[in-house]
Amino acid sequence: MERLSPLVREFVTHFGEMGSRWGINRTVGQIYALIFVSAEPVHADYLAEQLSFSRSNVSMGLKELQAWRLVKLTHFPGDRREYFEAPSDAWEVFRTLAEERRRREIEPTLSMLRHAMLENPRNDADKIAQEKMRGMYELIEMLSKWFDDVQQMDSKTLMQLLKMGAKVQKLLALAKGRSSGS
Amino acid sequence: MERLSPLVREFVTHFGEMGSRWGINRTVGQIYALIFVSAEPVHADYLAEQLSFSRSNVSMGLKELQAWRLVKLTHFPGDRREYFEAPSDAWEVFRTLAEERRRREIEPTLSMLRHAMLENPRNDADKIAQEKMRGMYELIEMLSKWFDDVQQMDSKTLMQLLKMGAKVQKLLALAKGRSSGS
DNA sequence: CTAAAGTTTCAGTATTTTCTGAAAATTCAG
DNA sequence: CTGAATTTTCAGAAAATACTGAAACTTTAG
Repeated sequence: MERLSPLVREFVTHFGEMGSRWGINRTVGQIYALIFVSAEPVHADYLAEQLSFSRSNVSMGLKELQAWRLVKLTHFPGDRREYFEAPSDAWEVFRTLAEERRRREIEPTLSMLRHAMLENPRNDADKIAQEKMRGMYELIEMLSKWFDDVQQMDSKTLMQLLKMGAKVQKLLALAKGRSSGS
Repeated sequence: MERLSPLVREFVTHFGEMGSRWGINRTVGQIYALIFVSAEPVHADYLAEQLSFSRSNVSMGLKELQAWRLVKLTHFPGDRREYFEAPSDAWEVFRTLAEERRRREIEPTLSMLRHAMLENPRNDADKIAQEKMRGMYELIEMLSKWFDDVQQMDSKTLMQLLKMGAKVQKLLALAKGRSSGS
């Protein structure tokens, strides 16, 4: 079987390293990277061979990637094996990642903070701690809500928004001036 | 020495767990959390005792937190020990975190992708891979630039922007309609 | 139903990461 | 300079995580 080109190999390796900085492990990062750059859906044995991982390791990695909704299963007629592919639209990938992290990390944190804010402070230290938690809660919730909104937008609008960058400030100032009257 | 209240303990524990989902380990997460909620700067022995970590573990954790620029060193007159504190403004923390992750993860990735895009594709598979990498590169760079812009804004403007959420779309449509004529 | 093809599970091993205690280094008051 | 207070380093122990091979399981063609 054809070996990976240096180009692909470097990409895959980098994502392995990056993966291990996030919660995702090296194997999973590499598997994802290889699926991502492949022209066609690939099957598990191909991944195992190209990356020199055991078949079972690949199986587990794929399961994790499916849990993250980063890869999708397909079949080819007359072939019983499962093939995997990843959306090549980087935006879509980004959204999926953001949604999952939100669900897994942000929501539990918000919930913990909400709970903490309801508890009775036992002393001054607790009161101060609670105040800080409130600040954190408010920021996270605000970012979270904002992200909800942004996620509804179509890619085109979003792109515009990003491209504007800081210029949106002027627009904002303008709108404000208008609504509050001069 | 006074033990931590349940309120603080829960917060600290949660950040320990969360830390280990990110690259940061449990110990470091807990140390940070405890510094964050403390009313006053705290010293390493206090952290070691309250969290039941060895003194050396705390020392390493603090070093890492300093590398992340998440905690700051202070001294009290007549006390040789080092005290640590964390900004309580959640926004500031968020920015610091974003900057550091950018430097450590985003920049190297961009650099790898740039390099990959310059390489000579050896076959069709490489061409397709390169195209996908380009898509990823462009997205990351755009987000990155946008973030630069946003980071320049003062908290107040930023807050406004966030609070607007999707409403900014209307503004955008408005501005566009105006600039491109009706 | 059977058996071949393919996938998943899991117990045990290997590897990596975290954590500790002891020793070394640093800082500074006297 | 001396030595007490404090912090840091680091080798190795402990713990956590990742990985494998073998066996179990699932699916489907015939």
